[in-house]
Amino acid sequence: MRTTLKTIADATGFSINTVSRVLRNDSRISAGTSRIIREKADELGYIPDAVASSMRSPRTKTIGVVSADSSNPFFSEVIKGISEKAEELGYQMLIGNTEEHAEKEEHLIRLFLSRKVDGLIIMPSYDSSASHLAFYASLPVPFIFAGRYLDGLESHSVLHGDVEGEREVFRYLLSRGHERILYLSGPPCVSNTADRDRGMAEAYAERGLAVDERLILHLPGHMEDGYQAVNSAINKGLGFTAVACFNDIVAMGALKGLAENDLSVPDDAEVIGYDNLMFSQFMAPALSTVDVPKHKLGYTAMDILRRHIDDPSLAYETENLPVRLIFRDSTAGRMKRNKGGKT
Amino acid sequence: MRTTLKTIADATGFSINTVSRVLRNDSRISAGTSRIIREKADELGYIPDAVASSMRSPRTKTIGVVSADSSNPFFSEVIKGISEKAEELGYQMLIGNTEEHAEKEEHLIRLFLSRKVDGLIIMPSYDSSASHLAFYASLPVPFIFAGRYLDGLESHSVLHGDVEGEREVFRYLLSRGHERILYLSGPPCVSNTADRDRGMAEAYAERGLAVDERLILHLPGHMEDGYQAVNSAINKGLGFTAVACFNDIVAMGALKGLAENDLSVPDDAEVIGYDNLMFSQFMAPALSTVDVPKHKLGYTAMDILRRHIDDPSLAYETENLPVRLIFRDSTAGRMKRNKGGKT
DNA sequence: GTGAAAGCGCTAACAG
DNA sequence: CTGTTAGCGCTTTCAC
Repeated sequence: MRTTLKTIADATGFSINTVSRVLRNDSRISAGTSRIIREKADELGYIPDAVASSMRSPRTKTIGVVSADSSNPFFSEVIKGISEKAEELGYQMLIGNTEEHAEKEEHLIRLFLSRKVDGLIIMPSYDSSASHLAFYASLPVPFIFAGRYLDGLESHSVLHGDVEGEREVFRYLLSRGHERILYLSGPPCVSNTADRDRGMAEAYAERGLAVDERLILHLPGHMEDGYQAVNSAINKGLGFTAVACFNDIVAMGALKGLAENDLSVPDDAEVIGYDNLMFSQFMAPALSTVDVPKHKLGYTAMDILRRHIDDPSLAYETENLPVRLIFRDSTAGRMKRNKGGKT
Repeated sequence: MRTTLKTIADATGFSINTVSRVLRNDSRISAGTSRIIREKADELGYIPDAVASSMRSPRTKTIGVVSADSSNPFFSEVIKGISEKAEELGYQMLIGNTEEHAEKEEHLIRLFLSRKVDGLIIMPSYDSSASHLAFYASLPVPFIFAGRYLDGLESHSVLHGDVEGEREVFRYLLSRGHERILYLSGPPCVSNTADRDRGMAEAYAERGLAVDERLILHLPGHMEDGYQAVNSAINKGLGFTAVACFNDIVAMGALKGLAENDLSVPDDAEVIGYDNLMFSQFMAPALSTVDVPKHKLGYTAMDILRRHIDDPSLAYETENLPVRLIFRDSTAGRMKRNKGGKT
């Protein structure tokens, strides 16, 4: 028979209620009573029943996390950030992965709601349809989008300057005089793709250059994608002297493809990734990339979520974390300081 | 006001009980009733309350996962395996990380028990003390150790031939004639270290060679460890011509250290990792390593756990998944087939 | 095939 | 400071 509050109450002669109060550190309990009850609870190996508890109280102290692609360490880092803050705050996490399948998103959230989570952190697919928006609008708990957004719900997001990041990448590449930059962009089902594409376009526009659409590919964002894209670009004779990648994983694939075609990096082609994974510095050559504050993204999202859980009337506000370009061996130059130079 | 079974019952005129039966696909319900109730439930946007449900029924359909080091993609892969099987079976996961701090292990498990998980998958620290063993013996739910074991509870584990794997590594290295092999082993707080050390020792013993303890370092297993160890080994003039690493992450650090000291791999030193992370093939040079079935490990652990949840009287049995050595560019040779050769 | 009643373990509201 | 009472939403008897 499991030890419950009643067991302890019977064993000590106090009421169930008093036992409950002691174990919850409720005020107005005498030190003596408290000691007696705690000792008995220890002795009996009492384990509180959080299920029963959250049945009565409005809080479950559990959040739901809907992550995207579990094979990408980017998300592990974000989740680690969430997890650290959650632990600080005494929350536990239910985790699910969509693997970028949009239809799993609502399903997972429903499952989490059914588990009565106090709030949600989501890395949503970029579906700004009315029904999807309505779905979110109807959620009975606070929710934060981490690293992504939905049109119309922008304020729910913690972002990491995607426009700015990709703009810097292309500013650098264009400043180096590249005329044919292969751009291995991301999948359309993700808001980051839209933002980074915008950043790219802005950099071209700043120099009054037109974008050559044939050099822009939208790929799912896995390793094979980078590899195959580079191969087929070469086979098709689609000349290029630089490759900008949606993430470091794609860049790894690209690097491999380039090497197999005897193209040297950065001499024949400069390559830049995105995310700055721990591993990127160990690639051959060490990958230049955009550093994204992954851990901080998760940590911040949880921090904000907590505030909304504590105060449901709090207004949502977007936060945009800064990113920065990191130069390693897959690029040949450095960014020239743009001293209010040309627009 | 939230929609509950009662709301639907009142709206349709049936009893709460009947509604509950319909929504749980219980038998003995007329098709008509079922349809009416389902429609009403949809219309009202009913979300089942899993908390209340698991209060009455013995199952919560939730498992707890105690992972170790969240910064190592090895564990992400294992968790992905768990997660896939869990989803198939309709289970949800509560996840926590010890970051290899032994004291967090019991704490997390207690938290999970308090949430009434149906079972646990744990990557435990190697603490075979009586009290820790007693702790596990007293758990009221089934538990599986993934990739690790505890002395006295071996049968609870799904393992991946650690002895065999490291033995192969050293068989290869010794067959290449190396006389001074730097062995960057793992932390003592993990059963894999003990097993791999054993595999190493066996390989030496097979050739009647003594192990030089000065060439064996036990490190926590992070990137810096490999980097620093190689550097200090070189600085101390501790000559070596090969490096065997506890995992691919350590190997990455080692590779970096070697490169910075102008030692060429594999010519000046052959390097072998362990785990076969996705990234390892992209390092410079591509890393030779031991392939561990990470995904399968998690998937199998969940599969076994489910069987124990369904039948608590089932006897525990260790499973030992096979590993294999993968040769890439950080080694110079191939394994000679050991055709019943020496020993 | 359906309904009524009881109760899971706990917390909250109200007494005293 | 402590006890009594009620009831969260659901599942599980046990009726009919």
